[in-house]
Amino acid sequence: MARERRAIRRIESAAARQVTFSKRRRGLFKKAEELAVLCDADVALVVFSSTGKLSQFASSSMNEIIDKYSTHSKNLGKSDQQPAIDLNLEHCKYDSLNEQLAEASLRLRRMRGEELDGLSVGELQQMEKNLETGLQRVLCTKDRQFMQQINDLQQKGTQLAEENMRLKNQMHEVPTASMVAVADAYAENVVPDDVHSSDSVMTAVHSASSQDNDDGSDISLKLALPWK
Amino acid sequence: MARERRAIRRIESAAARQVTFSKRRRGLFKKAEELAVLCDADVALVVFSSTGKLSQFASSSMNEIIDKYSTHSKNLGKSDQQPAIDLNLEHCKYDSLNEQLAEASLRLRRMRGEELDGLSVGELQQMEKNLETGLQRVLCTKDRQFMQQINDLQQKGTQLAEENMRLKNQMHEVPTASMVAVADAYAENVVPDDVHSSDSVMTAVHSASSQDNDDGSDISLKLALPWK
DNA sequence: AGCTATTGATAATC
DNA sequence: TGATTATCAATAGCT
Repeated sequence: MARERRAIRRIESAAARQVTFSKRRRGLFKKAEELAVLCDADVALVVFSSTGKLSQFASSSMNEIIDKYSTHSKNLGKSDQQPAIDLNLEHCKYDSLNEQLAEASLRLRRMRGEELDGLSVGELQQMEKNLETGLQRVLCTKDRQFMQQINDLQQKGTQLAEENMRLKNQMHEVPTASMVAVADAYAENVVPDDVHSSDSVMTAVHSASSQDNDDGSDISLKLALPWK
Repeated sequence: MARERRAIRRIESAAARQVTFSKRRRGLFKKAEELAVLCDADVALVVFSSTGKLSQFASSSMNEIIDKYSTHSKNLGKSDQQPAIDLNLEHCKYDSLNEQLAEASLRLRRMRGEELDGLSVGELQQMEKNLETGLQRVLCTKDRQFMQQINDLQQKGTQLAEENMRLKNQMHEVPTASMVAVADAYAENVVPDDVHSSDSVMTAVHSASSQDNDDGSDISLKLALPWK
């Protein structure tokens, strides 16, 4: 429904995903409300974004609809769920958060290679895939950052070199006898100042690449590849 | 979106309402699923028709999403239920848990290579190190599992071969005339059974190594090393 | 239920 | 985030 059809697959770019999420969420909520009004239906819609943010719509009361839903689904399944939820609601919510946190924490530790022992070969291969993808993306992002820094510094260097040249030319164009003393003073004060500026550029370059003391040489090698 | 715009008001004709309900409900569910897939969102949708019939969609588990909804809406919702002090304490706990959860979630997403843009080069290098460590450990664990599986299967194979041999010997040692018929019957039933067993072992070995179609040969190579 | 003329939603772009 | 626009998708009214 746009310039080009988008395949219904997870959008990889986080930014694009966020934009699409905002637009489509609005559209979905609108349609939900229209269905409720046009057809006199009771509609409840709960959406958690990938960042965990909650949005909701309910044609009447959310709790009422959830109750009604629980009643209906109870007929098909467990018969002792609703009372437990009602009575221990606080406890359940707290437990739920704790569980989610424990789960996330476990996943993080496993991503760092800890507590892998209980996992099946299939789960390990999934993790391997995720880790490789993550690593690739981290490397790409780092490359971009390095390139950006280097570009910035090169630009700055070029600008300073041009300014340097301009100043030298100015000095040559004003070689009047009466100005020689002034020019000398200028040279003694300003030119060293300029040298100092370009010196600080070099320092910046050095500090940028020295941020990775331990494995800098290896990184440089990887960075060099995409430039060829 | 049709021959003529329909005002968003309750459709009086029950028949027309039913038709529109069917069409729009399908559209709404489709959009809900698309949002969930495209944007990696958790979506729950509950619809009761005006006749009371229930339809539902959930990107993961309906109960899970409802739990999550209850937890979230509780934090932002009712503020006048409990004594102030108690509530504040609860609120603090929840806030703290929520923060921890958000932090863990963000780290996990970054480990998968998302939302890296704000990170410094130093942070990216730390992540790279963590990811490489995690990946190495996952690979080691996977290797161990493969070796374990293969050892188990080899042992089983050896045991079966030994049993096979023993059974053959037993047959040779009891060649009594009166037992020939029995031995023949035994051979017809048991030995083919044994052949079938060792066959299934081979199948198991094959399926174990075929679980990693893409890089199986590489893994086998790594697995071979520690055995020398 | 199936078929179009329309309107609505939205992907890409700025 | 919001606005614009070229397209594609959903659907209202019929059959």
